[in-house]
Amino acid sequence: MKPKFYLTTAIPYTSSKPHIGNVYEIVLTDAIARFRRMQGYDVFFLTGTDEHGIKVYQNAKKANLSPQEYVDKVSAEIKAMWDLFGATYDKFIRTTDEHHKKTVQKIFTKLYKQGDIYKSAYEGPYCVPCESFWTESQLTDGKCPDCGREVTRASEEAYFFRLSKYAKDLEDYYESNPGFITPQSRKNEMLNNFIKPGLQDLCVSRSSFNWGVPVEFDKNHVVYIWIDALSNYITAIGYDTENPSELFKKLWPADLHVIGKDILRFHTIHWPIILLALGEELPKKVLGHPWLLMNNDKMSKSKGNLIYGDELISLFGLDAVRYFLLSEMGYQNDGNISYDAIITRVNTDLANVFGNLVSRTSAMINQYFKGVIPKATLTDELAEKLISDIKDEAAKAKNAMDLYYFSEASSHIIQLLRHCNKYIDDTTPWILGKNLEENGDKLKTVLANLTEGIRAASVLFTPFMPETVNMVAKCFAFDSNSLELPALADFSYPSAGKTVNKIPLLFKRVDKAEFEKAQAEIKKTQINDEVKNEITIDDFAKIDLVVGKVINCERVPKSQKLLKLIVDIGDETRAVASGIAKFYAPEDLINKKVILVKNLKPANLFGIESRGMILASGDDKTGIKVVFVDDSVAPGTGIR
RNA sequence: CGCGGGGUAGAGCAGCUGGAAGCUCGUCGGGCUCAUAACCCGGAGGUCGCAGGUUCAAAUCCUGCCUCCGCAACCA
Repeated sequence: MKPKFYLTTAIPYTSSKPHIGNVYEIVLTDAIARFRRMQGYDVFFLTGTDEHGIKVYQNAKKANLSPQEYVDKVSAEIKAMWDLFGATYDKFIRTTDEHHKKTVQKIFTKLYKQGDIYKSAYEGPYCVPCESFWTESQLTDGKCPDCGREVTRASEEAYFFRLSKYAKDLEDYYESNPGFITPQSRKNEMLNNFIKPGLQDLCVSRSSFNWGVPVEFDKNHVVYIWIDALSNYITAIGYDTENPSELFKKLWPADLHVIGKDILRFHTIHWPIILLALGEELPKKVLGHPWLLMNNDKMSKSKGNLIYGDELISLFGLDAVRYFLLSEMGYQNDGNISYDAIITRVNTDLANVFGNLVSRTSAMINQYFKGVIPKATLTDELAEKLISDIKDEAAKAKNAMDLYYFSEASSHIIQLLRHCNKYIDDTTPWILGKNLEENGDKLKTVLANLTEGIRAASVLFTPFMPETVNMVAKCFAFDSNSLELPALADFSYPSAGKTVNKIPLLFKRVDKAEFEKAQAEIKKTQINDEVKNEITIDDFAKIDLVVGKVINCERVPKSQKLLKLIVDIGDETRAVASGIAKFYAPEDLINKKVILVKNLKPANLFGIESRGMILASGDDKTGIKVVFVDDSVAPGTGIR
């Protein structure tokens, strides 16, 4: 019987469309799943969406949808994105699935009954208008970080999980399973920062909102994210507190949880403890991957630097994007994504090295042997060197993939292909081809060996670029057996005697200048589209814009970005915080006239009640420019 | 003394269980013409953030410092 391999991704939160950083995780996990299948494992690959919580509730309200309608929509979007990227998951779980909800209730009840969960009160600063609890550290200047108003002490009934009870067991598990946390360096962080100082009991229920799984025996509460979301890994495969399914018995414990490094803590502390309390085995490995950054900046909506996966696919093609993600991301440091980086990767590795080798090899087989793939009949030093180089790189690539180091693996595969390109130069087939009678066998050997090099690369590229491998396989008539791992770099010439098929350009070189031009065009039309999305004059009239004179301006202490401006708007003066300290010195602004949004809801920033907003243009990268008004206009004048 | 991760060739990174500084891009020069203006070869380019220490030997281990980034806690 095949050994099983159960792996999972984190389940993204259904608050908005997934960006390329989310997509990286599914592609990485998919590549691992494909590789394990090649190794002969019976793989089960789980992914899905996390759909409860207050943010979903609020977003749904904003969108004028019921929470269920909202998560249906977003979850479908995420699933569509996964499909677009060719993810070969076996199940897509949603935390709104009936079985999941029911099982979460049972888990909660079981933990309660055995005394691991107890009822107590959550006490802390509370903002009445916002209906939110905050932690002391979240408060800004002792006030609500959301609305800036005074908070009161309040307490709320809540259920807590006694984590400390299992701390010792967890530590023991770390000790006896050194590979549990990857990267290893994080183990000490968990141990020293959280476990050794003593684990605090975890609040596992909420009563301030109700979009969640109700606590079975106390309907005022819903199960909070930890138990709800983390449990997906077992509920998805049929876990039950009394009668777990056959599938569960077969698959659990998970062999690998792939997650982002930011949630490593929940997966290496909270999740194992939940499992310990349930009396289940612990997952074998948690892989915390680094982040994909955009120009060294974390991707986020507010920064406006999101790159979406579907956009990239339409620009570069699916396999190119998959290859980029897997090859560019190391396992230690955060990776960077930029159009420039993608173009360079695609052009050099895929077009110049791989695509071009396929193209020239198939062209020569056509030209010299009427398309019949030859067999190697001779050997010489060059051939032996090529074969040993290919075997060497192939073995290294395979080992790297076994450890989930896809970036390292990709560089070995490219190296393998470079050896092939060099072999062509060394053997000069175009010279051999001039005298086929004399050198026919030599030339056959050269082309047969090149075909084998391409086959080895194809086997190794399967987890990266399944579509491309298919195309290459069709071209060189590789059958499925010859693309399996045991046939890797075995130089058995399985395609000998078969005919090469025409192959379209595998990867087109992207011209940087042209690409940038096209991008600029797209941006232009997008801006036009936005303009077309028109509003009425009444909508505009809701925004109260007035001219203000900056009468004082200073840096906000301890803040890196904020300036505090005192602005005269005729009938009153206002304090306004503005995130432009990197671009303006206070004296640059004093006595200048600016445009202020007068009726903007006040916000509290670093203890300043900011009442209004100064209009400015640009972003962090290009520099932010404040919109100044002609000095002849009096403060308080409205903008029309 | 908040937590964490970095600082290695112009750019991006690997090496960091100590043993003659490496990869890709770019750049300069040469070769080739089967191929996607591609491919192949060679050159230039580095006080491995700084200062100490351990050692026969340090990018690698230890100590201190400087500096950058993320989060906490700054989108108005």
